[in-house]
Amino acid sequence: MTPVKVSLRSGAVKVVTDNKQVPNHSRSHRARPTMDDVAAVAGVSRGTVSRALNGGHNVSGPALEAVQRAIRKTGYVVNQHARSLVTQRSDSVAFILSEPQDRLFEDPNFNVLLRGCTRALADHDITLLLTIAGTEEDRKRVGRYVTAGHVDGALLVSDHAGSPLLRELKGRGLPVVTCGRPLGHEREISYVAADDRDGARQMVSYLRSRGHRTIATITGPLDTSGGVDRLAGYHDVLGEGDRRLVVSGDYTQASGEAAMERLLAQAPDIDAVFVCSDLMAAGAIAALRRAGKRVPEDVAVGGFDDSKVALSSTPPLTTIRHPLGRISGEMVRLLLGHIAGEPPAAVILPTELVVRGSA
Amino acid sequence: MTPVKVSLRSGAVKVVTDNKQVPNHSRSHRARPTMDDVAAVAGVSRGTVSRALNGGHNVSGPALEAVQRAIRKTGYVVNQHARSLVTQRSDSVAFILSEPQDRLFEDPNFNVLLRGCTRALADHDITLLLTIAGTEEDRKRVGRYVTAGHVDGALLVSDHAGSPLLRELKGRGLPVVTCGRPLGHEREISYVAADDRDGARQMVSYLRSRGHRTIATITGPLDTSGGVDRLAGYHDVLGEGDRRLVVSGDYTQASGEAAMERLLAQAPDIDAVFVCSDLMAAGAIAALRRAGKRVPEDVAVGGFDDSKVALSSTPPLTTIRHPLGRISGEMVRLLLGHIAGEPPAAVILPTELVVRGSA
DNA sequence: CTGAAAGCGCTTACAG
DNA sequence: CTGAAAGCGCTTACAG
Repeated sequence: MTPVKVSLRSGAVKVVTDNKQVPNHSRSHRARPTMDDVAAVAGVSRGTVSRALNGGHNVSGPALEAVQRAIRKTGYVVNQHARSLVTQRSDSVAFILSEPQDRLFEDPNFNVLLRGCTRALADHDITLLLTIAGTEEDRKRVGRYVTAGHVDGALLVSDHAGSPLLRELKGRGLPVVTCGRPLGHEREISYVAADDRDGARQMVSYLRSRGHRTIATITGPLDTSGGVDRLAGYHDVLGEGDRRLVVSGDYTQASGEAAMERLLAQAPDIDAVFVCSDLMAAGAIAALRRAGKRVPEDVAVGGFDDSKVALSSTPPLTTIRHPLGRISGEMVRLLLGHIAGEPPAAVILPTELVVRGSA
Repeated sequence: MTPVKVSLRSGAVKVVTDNKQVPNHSRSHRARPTMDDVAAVAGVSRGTVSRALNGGHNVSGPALEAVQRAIRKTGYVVNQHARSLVTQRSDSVAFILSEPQDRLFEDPNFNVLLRGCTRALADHDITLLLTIAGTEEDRKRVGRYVTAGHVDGALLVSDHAGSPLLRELKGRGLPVVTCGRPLGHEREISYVAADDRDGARQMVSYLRSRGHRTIATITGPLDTSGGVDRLAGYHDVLGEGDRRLVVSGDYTQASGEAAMERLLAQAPDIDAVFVCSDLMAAGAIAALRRAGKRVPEDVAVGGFDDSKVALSSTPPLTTIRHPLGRISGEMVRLLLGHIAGEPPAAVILPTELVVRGSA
């Protein structure tokens, strides 16, 4: 480690230690040790260090130990870019939220899904990158980013039909799994979804069984599978002579409130409403209350999601539970399989009626 | 494009097209075109393609056009790993939330901050990676990730004193900017903070000016700068003979509720309380209401943040506004400067009293 | 303005 | 079990 002065052709002087140039600190980063540094300290070749790092196969006990000591001593951390360049893998996947950012924070489903995916990926030592693509411009940036090799695959949440993002990812050959049916791409893209249609059937059947006759529905956006499938379930149950009252919201509380007001104006005699998310149901209840209606005595309200809001709402919501934990687990499983070369698949998970006070 | 068979020494036969190996599709990805493909199509060298991509300096008009055409034709996207390996830059920064994930979704401050940073970075074509490091294990993983060269710097939000994460990032020489004073590291780490102490002073002075005598406070966690600085402001204003009533929360609504209950048990004659976040203030109001106290008639409540909750609360909160938009802008500015080699700096932004109904 | 060449820091057959 | 060498896909002095 004796510093040695070496004069360069230009006349400048650099200080050299052990035949290696002293790192310059101009970029304010301390120069990072490389695998060669580790190899030198450990007294083995770079290849052995690499093997020690990647599972330790074909490395003798003493060599392994020497490498580990050298890593500790030098503070070595692998350079992911170099590794990825040769492995063609980045060991990270994108969680793409194709929604305005506010939705992320308002909708409790995303929270649960995000946590579930992070955890499932962590088991495989894969990092999750959260990307929010609310605007068209964001979606372009995200498209460029994920196709530049930054990630091995993408979990796409809440994409709307016709969005160019899905098409682009697919076109680039990036493994993708969507949450919810990818409308119009069901055959080429893997997805995991709750059985929305059946859940809706369960709820509307339940409302009828309680004697309600004029059952309205507040749907989600009709360019998402949750929107269309739950609406389909509603129609499945209603008969020939039944009045159909349909208004759409966008899953936010405010939209539920507005939708309920419109329904009330359309048909003041409504005695039940199936609302396609708990958050919108909370909004609907607020609107009903303002209109002087009691819940559930005058109007029964059924929600969807069985999220936190269902419990904190007054009265607590009768709702449909979908297994978000399992959904995230299956999404990760499918994506990793896809990355490993397996063909696409769809997973549909059952939903369940939860009866509480609102209906 | 005529395929040519070439026999190799080993006796195996590879099919070669135009002297380039045919990509194999085993990984289920379509093989990505490289810069060499673009160069071949454009009829220029790889260096010229690279220059065309990076600002277009020293590239003739016709060459530039040829390259652009070739890029469109081949669908070329740069391989970030290869680029980063030579530039030593990744053009992305981490937004590290050192909090349990739930906080992200409950606290509206994070939302605003995240959006502000994303936007400010987008102007520089830098991607923001959201990383949530709630548990010790997460923090380790994140530490490894960001120091593996994945990002050029980190925005650290809500780190608690003594957390090893900050130390590790700093030790690795990674440029870091924290939101709020990094307790114990003020001199080495750049940070942006609201003037919490002065904000607290403004609020407590206001409460006194309204004639309140027994003023309690509900603080944030005392291992964060927001926690200690706002408490210091409270003490600054109170005089020798004043009673000091201090209980700590963790910024969640539930903790505010519990803290208020404890205060009420301690001193039933409280006539004002300065709560160090709007969310906790909403909790405090719920507790007061349950105890039969009117707000602000019996007990005046002052919040902090001027977040959404301040408006949706009943009554709307008198609170302290801090300029989150400017905070995120300054954080990004400082971080980019740091990455470019500038020394650390601290930015303190003024706060402002907003009077509404709760006090 | 342009091309040939070196090199960024790794992994992985290959030969021993 | 181990080392030497090729190569992943770029950028950037360097010489022309």
